[in-house]
Amino acid sequence: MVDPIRINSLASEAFDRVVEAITSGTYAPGEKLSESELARQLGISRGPIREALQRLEGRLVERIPRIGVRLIPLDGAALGHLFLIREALEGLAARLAARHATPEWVAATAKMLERHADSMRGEGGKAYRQANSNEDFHFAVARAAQCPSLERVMLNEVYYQLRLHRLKSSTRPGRALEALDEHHAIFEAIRTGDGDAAEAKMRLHIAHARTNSAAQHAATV
Amino acid sequence: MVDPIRINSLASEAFDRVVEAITSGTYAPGEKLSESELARQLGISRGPIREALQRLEGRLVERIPRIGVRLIPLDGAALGHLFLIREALEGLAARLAARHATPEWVAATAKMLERHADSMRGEGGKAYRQANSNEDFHFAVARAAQCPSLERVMLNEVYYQLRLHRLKSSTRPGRALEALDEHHAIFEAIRTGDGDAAEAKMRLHIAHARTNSAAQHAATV
DNA sequence: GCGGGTCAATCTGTCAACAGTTGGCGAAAG
DNA sequence: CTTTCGCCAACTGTTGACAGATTGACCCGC
Repeated sequence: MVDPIRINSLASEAFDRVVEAITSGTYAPGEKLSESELARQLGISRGPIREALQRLEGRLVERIPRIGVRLIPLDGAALGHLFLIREALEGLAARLAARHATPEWVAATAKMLERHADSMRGEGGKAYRQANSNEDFHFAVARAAQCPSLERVMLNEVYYQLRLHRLKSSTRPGRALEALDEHHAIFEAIRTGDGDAAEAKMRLHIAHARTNSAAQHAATV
Repeated sequence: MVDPIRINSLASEAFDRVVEAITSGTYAPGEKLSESELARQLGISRGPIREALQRLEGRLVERIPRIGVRLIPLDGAALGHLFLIREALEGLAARLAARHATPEWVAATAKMLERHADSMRGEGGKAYRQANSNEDFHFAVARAAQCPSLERVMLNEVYYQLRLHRLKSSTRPGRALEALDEHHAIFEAIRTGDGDAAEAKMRLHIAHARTNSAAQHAATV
C-alpha cells in the first residue's frame, strides 16, 4: 500500500502561505497587498499569487479593479453578521451530526476534547485556540454532518474570517473553560443522537461567543 | 448624480459568459471544460478564463490537478444538502429582513411580486423562473436583510448551483402558483416585522421546494 | 502658502510562450 | 488475439513581457 505522490501546485502553496501570513497578523486591516511584492517575496511569478488572492476574495481580502487587493477591515457589524451566519450553519451541522455521527467519529472526537482539556490545564486555562482545522471542534462537527457542501461553506465563508478575528481578540478570562464545557455538552447531544438538543446547544454556544466578541470589540473601539 | 464608469475586465466578462453557458445547459454533467478551447471561443487568452473558472470551483465546477475542470455532477444527495443549507441561510435572511426591511424595499418587492403574478398569468401559470438575481424573490429577501456576508454566501454557494438544478428539473404543474402564494406569505410576515413567522414560512417554503425536487429527481432516476 | 498640472515609478490586467504531464493511438511482443 | 510499451497531440501550470492605469512627488502660477 503506497500513498499517491502529492502534487502541490505553486498556487495552493502560495494560498497557504498568504492565509498563514494574514491570520498571523502580518498585515494591518485595510492594508494593501501587492501582487508583485508577494511574488518577489515567495520567489514565484504573479500567476499563482493572483490565483491565491482570488480564492480569498470577499473572505479575507477585497479586490478593487485596477487598484489591487487589500486586507478586509472587519468591523463590528460584519463580525456580528459572521456570528449570525455561523449560528445558522453550525446549528444545522450539529443537527445533522447527531443523525450521522459514526462510532469512529465519536471516539476520535472524545479524544480530541481530552486533548483540549489537557492543553488548557497546561496553560492555566488561558488559551483555547486551534492551530489548524483538524483540531477544531466546530470543524469536527461539520465533518460528522457528512455534508461536503456544508463543510466547504463553513471553511470558505466562515473559518478564515474567524481566524482573523481571533487573532486580534483576546478571550475573556474563564471563557475558554466555559467554551470547553459547552463543547462537551454539544458533543454529548450529538453522541446520543439528539438533533434538536445538538442544534440548540450549538446555537447557544455561538451566541455566547458572539456576546463575548461584541463586548470585547466594544471595549477596544 | 452620475454613475461611476463601469470597468468590465475580461475576467468578469468571461465569468458571466461561462456561468451563462453552464446554466443554459451547454455542457453535460461531468463534462470537461477546456481552458484552451474556451479561450479560443471567447477570443481571449487563458488568463482571464482561468480566473473565471476558479471563481466557480466547488460551486459549478470541480478541478482536478493537472487534468482540468469539469462540470459538477449534482446528484440527489448533494441536491438535498443544498436545500438544507438554503433552509438555514434563507431562514436567517427572512428573519433579518423582517427586522431591517425599509419602506422602499417593501414597495419595490410588492411590485416585483405583482410582476411575477402577471408573468404567470401570461404563461398559464407554467413557468416561474427568474432570469437574473434582481428578479428573484429569495434574493430580494437577502438584500432586505442588510447583511452583505449573507448575500455573498447565498450568491456564491447556493444560487449558481440552484440555477443549474432548475435547468434540468421541470416544476410540477401547479407548483409555481403555490410558490408564489408562499412568497406572498413570507413577504407579508416581513412587511409586518414578524421575524419568527418570516423565518418559519421561509423554511417551510424551501422544504416544499425540496420535497418537489426530490420527487422529481426520484422520478427521473 | 496653495491649488492645479505634469511626470516618473509602480502596479494591475492581459497576453504569448515554455516545460512537464496526461490520455489515446498504434506498433511490437507474447 | 490480447497485452504492453512507446510515441504524439493536446492540455495545464507557470513564466516573463507589454499596455494602460494609478499614485505620489515635484513644479509652477497665483
